[in-house]
Amino acid sequence: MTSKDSGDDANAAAKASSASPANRRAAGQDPAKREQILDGAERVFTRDGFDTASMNDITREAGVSKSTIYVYFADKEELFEAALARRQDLIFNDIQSWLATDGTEEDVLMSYGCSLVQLLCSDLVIQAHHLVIGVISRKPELARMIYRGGRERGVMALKEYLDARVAEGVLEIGDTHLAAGQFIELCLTGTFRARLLAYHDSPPSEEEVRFFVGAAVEMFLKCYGTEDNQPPKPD
Amino acid sequence: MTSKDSGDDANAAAKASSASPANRRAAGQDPAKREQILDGAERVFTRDGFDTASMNDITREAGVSKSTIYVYFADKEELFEAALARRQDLIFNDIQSWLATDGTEEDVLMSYGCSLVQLLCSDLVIQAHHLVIGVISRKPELARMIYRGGRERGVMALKEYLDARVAEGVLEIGDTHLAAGQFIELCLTGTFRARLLAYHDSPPSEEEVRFFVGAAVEMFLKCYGTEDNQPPKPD
DNA sequence: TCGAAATCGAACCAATGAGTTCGATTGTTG
DNA sequence: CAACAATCGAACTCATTGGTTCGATTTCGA
Repeated sequence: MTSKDSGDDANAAAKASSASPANRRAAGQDPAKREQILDGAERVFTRDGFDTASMNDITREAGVSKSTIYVYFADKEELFEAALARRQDLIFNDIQSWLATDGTEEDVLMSYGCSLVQLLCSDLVIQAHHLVIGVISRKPELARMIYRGGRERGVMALKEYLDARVAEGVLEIGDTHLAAGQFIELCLTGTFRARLLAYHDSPPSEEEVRFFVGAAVEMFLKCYGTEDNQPPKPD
Repeated sequence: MTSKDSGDDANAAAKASSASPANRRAAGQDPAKREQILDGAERVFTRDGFDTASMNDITREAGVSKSTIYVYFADKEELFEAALARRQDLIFNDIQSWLATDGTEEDVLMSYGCSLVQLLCSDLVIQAHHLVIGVISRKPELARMIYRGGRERGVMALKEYLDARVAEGVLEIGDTHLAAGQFIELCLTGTFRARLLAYHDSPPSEEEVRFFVGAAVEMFLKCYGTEDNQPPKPD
């Protein structure tokens, strides 16, 4: 056993799942228990990575007996992927809602970009990246999933916005899908990589984000804008 | 305690005498054998990652007996770090030499940026990233080392170039160190992340690189250039 | 209150893998 | 050739871990 583990029996509280509206009976899967298991698994996995994480630790951390875990999940891999999928949902679900549609193009892009960078540099997302990269040789599709999962949604929403602006004539873009992708990548300049490689151990500050996203917006409008929204020329 | 560099007369004599001829006698470390071990280790580690890699595999792959490996390296971790360090040297050693100093600023930045992106998206570098991220929770300093190792050198060389241009008056930059970092990050837009997450399984094409670096250069000169090297104004 | 289903928990199993031991082998030096 | 050091290689130790088993215990509907 790894003595490092703090004897956190405090998790036993989680057992009191009676709080949930009494579901009649469940066969092998009661959603509350499932969540409980995933909670523990997520904690251990994000702390240790897939290979180093031990099922016994997860057992302890989740406050669920080992046998029960194996009723809910076939093996370690399945548990891992389930935990990861859940986190991915949590992360990427409401991206599109961030794209306000009123305000100048500059404002809209700015606020969208900032939110995006904030999210992608969060602990939640960085940990997920570490996890999938940790098993990338065995399961490259997980990494790809993370890459696309976020991108698709973000790009799609932005693309629609851009399409509308193009129709209005305030932007001139050949391939709006491509342009959306470019913008997002551009926003991540200067923050994401440092975060991913543990060079920064906390998410970027509001100002940093604004600085880099601002640069991205400027470049973007310079490439795709018409005369109106060219450089607003602050000073 | 394994016999390190103790004050053993006989050993010391044998060791010291191996100067000019290719291979005389070696105590616990003969550089050729060491390389051989590192070769095998590197292959196995990059294929399987640190945790999954087995010392027996490395033994086989290197064509060296296990006991010998443990004469050269104390344990798996030491072997891992040695292999990684060697690769890092190999990778980042001649970056500064890439910065040609003749040609317009646009040309110089362009060629430098392209080389940089080409390198950072190469298998060699991507694999190294995967390796260090795979153990990032246990050894964050390795990841940081990779991040800085490349950056420092690249940034430093570029900074010097920028300083010179600023002195000449063709660029206006407050903090040249910062600007150099910005440029490099900017160049990686659109390629590096896709590569790191196995979304692209081969390095970007010449054209792709040129496209993204071109955008970076344009933005950079727009921010820091004087009137002369502003937009080349195609028409 | 009864009984079936779900869960617990602790022992158990098989496999793997890091690191060690030690006698056999090889190659160099004198 | 003889002495010797480095290496080989295969067996071995020991700890860990994924996964299983099974009887004891809890839960909850009827």
